Amino acid sequence: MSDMEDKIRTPRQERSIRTKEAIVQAAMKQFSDKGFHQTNTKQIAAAAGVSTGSFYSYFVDKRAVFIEVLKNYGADLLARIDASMSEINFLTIDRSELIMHLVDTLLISHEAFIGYHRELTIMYHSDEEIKQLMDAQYEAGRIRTLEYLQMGQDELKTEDMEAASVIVFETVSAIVDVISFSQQRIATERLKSELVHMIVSYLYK
Amino acid sequence: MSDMEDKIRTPRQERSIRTKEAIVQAAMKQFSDKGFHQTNTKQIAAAAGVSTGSFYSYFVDKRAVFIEVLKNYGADLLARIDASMSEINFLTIDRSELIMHLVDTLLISHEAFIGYHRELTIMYHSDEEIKQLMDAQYEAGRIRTLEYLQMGQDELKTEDMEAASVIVFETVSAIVDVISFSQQRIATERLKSELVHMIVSYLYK
Amino acid sequence: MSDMEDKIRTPRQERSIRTKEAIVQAAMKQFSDKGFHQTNTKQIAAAAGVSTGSFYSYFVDKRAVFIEVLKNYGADLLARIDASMSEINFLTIDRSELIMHLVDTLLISHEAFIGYHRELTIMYHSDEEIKQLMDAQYEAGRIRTLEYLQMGQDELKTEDMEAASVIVFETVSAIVDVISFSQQRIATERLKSELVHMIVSYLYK
Amino acid sequence: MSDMEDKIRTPRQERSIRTKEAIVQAAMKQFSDKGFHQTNTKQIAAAAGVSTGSFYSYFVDKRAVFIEVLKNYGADLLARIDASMSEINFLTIDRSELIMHLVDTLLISHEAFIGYHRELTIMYHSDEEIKQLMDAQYEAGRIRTLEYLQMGQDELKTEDMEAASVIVFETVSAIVDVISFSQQRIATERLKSELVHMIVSYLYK
DNA sequence: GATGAATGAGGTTTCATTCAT
DNA sequence: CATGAATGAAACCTCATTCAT
Repeated sequence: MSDMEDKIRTPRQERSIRTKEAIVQAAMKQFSDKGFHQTNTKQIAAAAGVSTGSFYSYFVDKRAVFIEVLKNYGADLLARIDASMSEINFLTIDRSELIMHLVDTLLISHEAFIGYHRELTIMYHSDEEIKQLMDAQYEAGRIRTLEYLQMGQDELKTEDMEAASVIVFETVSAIVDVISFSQQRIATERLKSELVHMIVSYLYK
Repeated sequence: MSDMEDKIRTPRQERSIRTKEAIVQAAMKQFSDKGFHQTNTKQIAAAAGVSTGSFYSYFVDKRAVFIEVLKNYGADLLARIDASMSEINFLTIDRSELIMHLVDTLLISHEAFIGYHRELTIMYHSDEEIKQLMDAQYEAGRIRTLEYLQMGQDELKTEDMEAASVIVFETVSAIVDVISFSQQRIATERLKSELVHMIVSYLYK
Repeated sequence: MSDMEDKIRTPRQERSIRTKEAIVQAAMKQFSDKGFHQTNTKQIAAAAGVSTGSFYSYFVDKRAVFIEVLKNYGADLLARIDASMSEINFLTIDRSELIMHLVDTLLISHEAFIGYHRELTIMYHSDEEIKQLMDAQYEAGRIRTLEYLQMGQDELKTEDMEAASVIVFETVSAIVDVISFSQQRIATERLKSELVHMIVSYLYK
Repeated sequence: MSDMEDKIRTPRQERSIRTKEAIVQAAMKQFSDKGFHQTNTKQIAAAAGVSTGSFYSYFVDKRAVFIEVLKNYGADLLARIDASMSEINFLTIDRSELIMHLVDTLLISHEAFIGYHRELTIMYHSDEEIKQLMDAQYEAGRIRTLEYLQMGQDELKTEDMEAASVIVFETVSAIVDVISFSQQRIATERLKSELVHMIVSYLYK
């Protein structure tokens, strides 16, 4: 870190922090829309209202913003899920409602992250650090999913909880993706309904 | 077609056909590994054992191979599924076995196509022709899925068959993806087993 | 204009303006010497003392510099003619002197533009925008020619003034071309003298 | 010549001669339409109905066809002029008619060569052999022009015959060019008429 | 001989990054 | 510090020419 000190600014002043945040936000949006490789630094800088030169005083390179965005993304996602889930009274909610609530939460979150997720799977394979980060975040999401599932008052059918959490997490993600992307020949409500049925009949006795 | 004649070679000689095939195969592999935008034509050509010049006498541009690969991909996938499914005796097979067979089929197919699918979701949004093609192929896959599900002798629980086929198709695809990609902290068999449980308990009474 | 902003630099700093000017000058020279298609962007950039990258931040593509050069060419030519002609006292000058002065003016102008004119005729046929521009400039040149001819105190012989202005304009241009290009087996003065004779005996009673 | 023997075929058989002729014709047309550098050998070969491979057994390289075309062009042009001029009875024809006839002759010739002439001026500067050839042909054309002019029964005004022949030759060429190219805002007849007036009033007492 | 497939140098253009002002 | 001008390696694509069949 000490040898980066003179190149990369660690923002301490308020303005500096806002600028960095602006860059991250701009990058996030563009990566989501067009993908990492299809977004260029000039565009990010412009969208953030700074010069290319400034961009490089906040981030060593383009990859660095991606990582920053990735961290934000993970933290945000978890926070949203937690916030949404904390609204629930686990004593009174029924199983379908619980699942539906989870699906809705992810769906809302997805709106902000549509497309970004897509890009992630590509980056995953081209950079070891990114891979590590993503694995960690994925794991956090899965664990959280598992915890929520277990909070329902009913017994879960499966004995392989670990595998189950993967299945549920991935399935919900996939369908949320379909709902978010596809121009919906099939109404959202119908897909959500079937999804909830599937998960409920799978998980609970 | 007549005005393309000048630029694009329609393979007539045996050698020519082999070359074109080699390019398509090489492109498929590279697109899968690194994505469309991260693969360059020189690499594709080199991997196919030909010069860049040759590449461009078979395809107008990089996008054109992508489309060719996409067509192959769709046709292959359907063919594999059909071949695999035709091995089944629908009178004697039980429901879990049927689903397991479907999952296995998709899994094997995926081996050839790992990562390619990933790239597709990005291309989907940036090219109208590709979008059309993919929608058509997706629809074909979904319909096929539906047909097979209905072949089981049992009654299906759901009344919204259309939505159900989307859910099942996407779910299986997603989990097959996870299995294929992730360096498997969790054993394939465990994931498959849970997946089958979920689908069976969802679909059948 | 706003959507070009991203790609094309609108020179603001002094340095930037000089660079753009250098590129235009270099392009002009090279196009004149070798023609548009035989000049490559690397050569233009090198001659202007900049990198290829810089070239492309000032012009969308090679065609764009050509158009810029074309506009400069037209404006310069008219300005030179006007400047030169304003030196004349139309009350005292005789007809031969007037024509000679016009020829000299065009001849001097040509020195800067030798060969460029040549290339124009090729571009004329392959690009609608260039065609429009050239037609407009040609017309301006012809009109100006006509005006000057009419300023002589004598009556013009011809009744078809429009056709006459075309003939004179083209003839002078053609001979000026010959004088500028050909390694002069025949002395400039002899050619100029005959040209002036021809035009004077044609135009004036 | 002896070391080329095994590479370039000197056509002896009838078919071979026809093929070579076809290539030259095709090249001529394409060079005229698009210019030398914008025409590629594949197109020429295709238009001539032969393979690229064959093209190269008739001509060492692309430049060689150009030179062949150039020779044909010059010979053809002279032949056309001679043929047309031989129709004239120099004893009875009047001066305007003579000039008009010359203009018409060149105009008809031009129809076949439009655009080719244009390209010539570019090639002129990039190849010494082509330069020599063109200078020779130009000279032949000019001399011929001079000869015809002198055949009129009247005395020519000018004393500098050499310069006069250049002036006339170039002027006629230029106006013929204008007539051939421009979408004629001004009717051909008007331009021709003024041109003839100019030349007659210049040349003859 | 003829064919057309293959080659690869060279041209156009993009963009992450550096650096002068 | 901030700016945006400049860099140049690398991507896409073309075409004159050679060569296997």
